[in-house]
Order: sequence, then C-alpha cells, then structure tokens
Amino acid sequence: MITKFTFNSQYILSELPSAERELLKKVMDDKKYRKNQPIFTEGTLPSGIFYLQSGKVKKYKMDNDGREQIIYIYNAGEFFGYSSVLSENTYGDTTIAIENSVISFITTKDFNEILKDSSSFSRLLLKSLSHEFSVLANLMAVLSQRTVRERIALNLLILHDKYKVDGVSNTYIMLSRSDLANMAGTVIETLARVLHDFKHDQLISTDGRKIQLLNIERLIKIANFY
Amino acid sequence: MITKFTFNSQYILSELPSAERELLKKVMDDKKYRKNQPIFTEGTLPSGIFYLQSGKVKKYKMDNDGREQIIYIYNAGEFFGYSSVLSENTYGDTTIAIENSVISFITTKDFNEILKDSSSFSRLLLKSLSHEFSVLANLMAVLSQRTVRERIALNLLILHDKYKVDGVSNTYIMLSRSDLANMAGTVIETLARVLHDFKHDQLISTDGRKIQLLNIERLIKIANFY
DNA sequence: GTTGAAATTTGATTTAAATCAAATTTCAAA
DNA sequence: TTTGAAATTTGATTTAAATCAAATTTCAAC
Repeated sequence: MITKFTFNSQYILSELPSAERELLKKVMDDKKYRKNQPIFTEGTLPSGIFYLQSGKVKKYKMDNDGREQIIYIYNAGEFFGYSSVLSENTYGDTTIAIENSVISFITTKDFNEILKDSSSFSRLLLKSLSHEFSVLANLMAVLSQRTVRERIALNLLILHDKYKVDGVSNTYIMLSRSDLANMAGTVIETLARVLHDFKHDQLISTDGRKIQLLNIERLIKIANFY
Repeated sequence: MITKFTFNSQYILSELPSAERELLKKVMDDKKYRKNQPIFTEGTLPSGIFYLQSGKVKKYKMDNDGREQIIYIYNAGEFFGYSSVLSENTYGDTTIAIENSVISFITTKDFNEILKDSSSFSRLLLKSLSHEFSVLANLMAVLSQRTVRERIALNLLILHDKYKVDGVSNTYIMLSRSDLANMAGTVIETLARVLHDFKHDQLISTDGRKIQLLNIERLIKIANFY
C-alpha cells in the first residue's frame, strides 16, 4: 500500500551487475551537506545526478506566490536529480537537505557514459522512473480529491515508513510542521489542529517536534486507503 | 510554458532510427475504439503498450468514493500505457477513449524485444518518461496550491493546445464539463460558475459544449504562470 | 543553565468552494 | 423533426479550510 507513495530506486544499485556498480561507485564524489543546505535549484542546468548515502532530502516546487509544494522526501539509498539529466532540461524542482546528509555526485558525462554502455542500467532506470511516475499520479489524485485530514493521515504513514530504522522498535518522525504541511498541501495552522485531534484520539503522540504513530490501523482507515 | 504540462512522446517515433521504427510499426496492431470505450483498467496486468493514431484518450484514477481525477489527456501521436509495462506492475490508472479513436497495440513481448536490442529506443523512452515525470510534478503543485479559478484557466490553455488543428484558425475545446472539472480537480457546478464568469469577461465563448478561447493573454495571467 | 528568535499552537473570523436542489439546455436516437 | 434522458446551468446554503491575530513552546547559541 505505502509502496504506491514511495520511490524505490534503491534497487538500482543492488540489482546492477557488479561491473557497472563498481564503475558507478568509482565516479561517485561524496560531499557533506548541512541541514537546510540546497543541492540544486529549479531552473538551473543539471550538472549531474545524485545518490543519497545518508540523511534526508526534500524535493519541492515554489510557486509565484511563494507557496511551496513538497513533491517528495528522499531517504538514504535513493538516486535523485536524474530525470532532468535524462530529459535534457533544467531542473524542474529544488532540492535541499533537511538533515545533515552525505550525498554522492555523478557528473552528467560519467552518468551518460555508463548509461550508453549498460543496457541493465538503462533498464533499471526505466523501471524506477516508471514507478516514480505512478507515485506522482497517486499523489496527484490524493492532493486534489482528499480532505486535509485524510492527506495528513496518509503523509504521516508515508513518513513513518521513511523514518523507520532497522532494529529500532520506536519510530519518530522528525520533520518541521511547515514541511509536513507543505507535503499535505495545507497550512501550518490547519496541520497543527489536525495533529491536535489525532493526539486527542490517541492516534499519535508528540514530544516537541517529534511525532510517533500510536495507531497505524486507524490512521490507514482515516487516510481512506486499503 | 504549456510544455511544462504536456507530454511529448510524439518524438519517439520520429527520432527513432528507421530500422527500429519499421520494426515497431510492423508489430503494431490497429484497433478502433468508440467514444467512452475503455482501453485498460487500473489494477489489471499490462499486456502491452499503446500508440494513439487518432482521437483522444483520458487517463484517470478513481478513488474509493468514486471521485475521478484525470491525470492526462492523450492526443494523436502519443504512446501510453508503457510505464506499467516497464515498472512490471499492474496498470496504475484507467484509460478510456473520449472520442472515436484508432489505437495501435504492441504486445509486451514485442515491446520488450525491440527495447532489448535498441539503445536508441530505451534512450528515447527514458527521455520521454523523465519529461512526463516533470509534468506530473508540475500538475501536482498546481492542484495543491492554486485556486479553482487558476486551475480552470490553466486547463483551458492546456486543452486549447490539444484541440488545436494545423491550418485551422479557430480552436474549439470539445470535452464534457465533467471531464473538465475532473482535470481541474473541482466539481461540475463550480466549473460552470467559473466558465460563466470567463464568458462574462469575454475570455471565452461557448457554443453548446464547445469552448473557444478569446483572450489567451489574460487567461495566462489568471492562470498565474509566466 | 539562560535567553530570545523562530516555530508551533490556539482562538476568532472569513472565504472559497462544495453540496443540495431545481430549472434549463443539449443532442442523439427514434 | 420530435422527444426525453443526460448534461449543464443557476440558486441557496453549508462547510472545510484558509487567514488573521496572539499566546505559548521549542531549542540552539551563548
């Protein structure tokens, strides 16, 4: 269910034949990004693609009136920025690190060279991109047709999945209210009110900014998805 | 500007090396679809990909409560249904012909065989898919952040482009109010009211269901895009 | 630990858009 | 050409969510 709303480019690296994987790893250039540091900006020409080693990155679009819509939040192990390189266009959105992150960079040249010689790589990219397309279609339908309450419940479930850590039983969503509102396509005040209700109904608990989901079953019901 | 909201897979066929193009054409199986005839349905396994020779096709998602969100309207010359084949998933949406249409079908087997042997084809698909991804991201931001009035103005501009015919000076949008509402993410009554206002302001004129744009400049301003 | 700016929450009010209801128009089949 | 069901428009009302405003909390730098 949640896979309808999460990218899965993680498998690209693992399913790539080891020769190509090594090639790719060799041309990766790692760089540390601090929280709130931009990675690339909408409208600029792509210089390469990115691979998130650790941390979290948000991809968003800003409109004329300064309203921000978060398109996606990337988690460790995901590639990003590659669709602009492939479509030979300027970046269609802006990405910034929302946690301290380590990000590998692969230049357009290196990327294209590996791609040219590797049908497995292009096949995996096609597969990944196709899935990402369907994720956006799903998000589109949700944003336009669901109530704020439903959208917030759904986004909490999506985030729970992203903030889950292997071997750790409790999951804490650590994201600003403003980012959460911009994911759900609402404003901070409305978000605060809905979270208040969810807390009152014991669906979630909060500790400062941290959110923990207490009743996933019921949140799924509220999100109105099966 | 409007290219931010329109797919462009038309170039796949024209840019494909002639050998591959002929191969593709050879395995295409043409079929006529009547208005309102379904092509494929969300949740079913993809059996192949489609190429719209003539007519128009809508792609949409229906939610639990029967609310429909139109993801895209395809025009002659576009490929569709290929992302589900590539992601090896069931179709993520439903498509039906909204006009009498002629649609070519290519089986998954034929498609994969050509794809396997043609790096140009996979390269073109990657390019096209990447662009389509950015279109959905743009639509997502519009649906969640813009007013109904802005969304309707934008969709009229998008449709104007789709219904334009070479060498014919007047363009008439011929789409049901319900489809137009479901593109803009609103209800029929609200759509009717906004169209009424646009007519009053001489931005559009209508003749039965047909809509003609009279003042594109001002509609662009209302849509709030540059 | 203290401090203060930024982030979040809570309260009051407005507003855009949905809903419910009914009248009118369209257009394809007879 | 007529006919009637479906589609569209118009009217009245409700409602979900945004906005405006102010109080409170958080948390990082000192």
